[in-house]
Amino acid sequence: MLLTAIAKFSTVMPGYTSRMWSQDYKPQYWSKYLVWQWLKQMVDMYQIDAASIPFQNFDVDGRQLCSMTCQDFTRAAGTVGPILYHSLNELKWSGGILFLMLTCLYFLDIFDPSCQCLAPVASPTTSSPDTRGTHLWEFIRDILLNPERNSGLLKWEDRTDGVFRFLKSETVAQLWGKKKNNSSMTYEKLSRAMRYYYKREILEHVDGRRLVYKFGKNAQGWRESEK
DNA sequence: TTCGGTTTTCCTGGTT
DNA sequence: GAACCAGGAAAACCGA
Repeated sequence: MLLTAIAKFSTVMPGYTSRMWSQDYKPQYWSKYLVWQWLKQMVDMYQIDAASIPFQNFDVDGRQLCSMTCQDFTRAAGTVGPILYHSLNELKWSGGILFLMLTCLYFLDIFDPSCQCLAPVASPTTSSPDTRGTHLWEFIRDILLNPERNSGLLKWEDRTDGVFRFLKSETVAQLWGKKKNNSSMTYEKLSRAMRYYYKREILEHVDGRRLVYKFGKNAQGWRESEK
């Protein structure tokens, strides 16, 4: 079953597993993206309230993550810090194989292998209640945070201020629709949902610029590491 | 079952 | 005229 999952995963994410089989599966060699994947899995596995974890505190690669002490984890994630710390240590001892297994199963649950564009686009977060759920703004954020996978869908205009622009608005809308099993999604509808975020200060209004949005103070996890 | 949060759908009107 | 923006209203959906 697991081997089947890994095999399928390899077809879905060519190149990805091969890298992992080499050395990337060891926590010390994780990219920032893999660190995020691991965090999401921890949230799922331990049913942690994702809102309680400031994800921006984990904008680090595997080497930096492994150098963090239990105290560092507590500072970064509060009461769940020790859980994360001990879980990471287990992975260090297992050489990360466990993470590879979980990742394969996790991706299989999320991605439709028939989807060519397959955009791990949005490694969806698991913080919200919908199916494998991500909110729209998180979906957008995750595309922006994975530029190697976004195929020019969105672009940072001002990375520091969180200003970004849609390059392929209809394509993003279709991907969002695919994620929500809604084939009739359009940019018109997606943008309406985006505008609702102004009120909640997840997004801020950008004056006079088409297709340009800005993350607001209630949007988390998009900032670059201060390091 | 109800309720609240979120998203979708449709709409009108304005702007670029 | 097309594409986009703004926002009201109502419905749908989902988890608690």
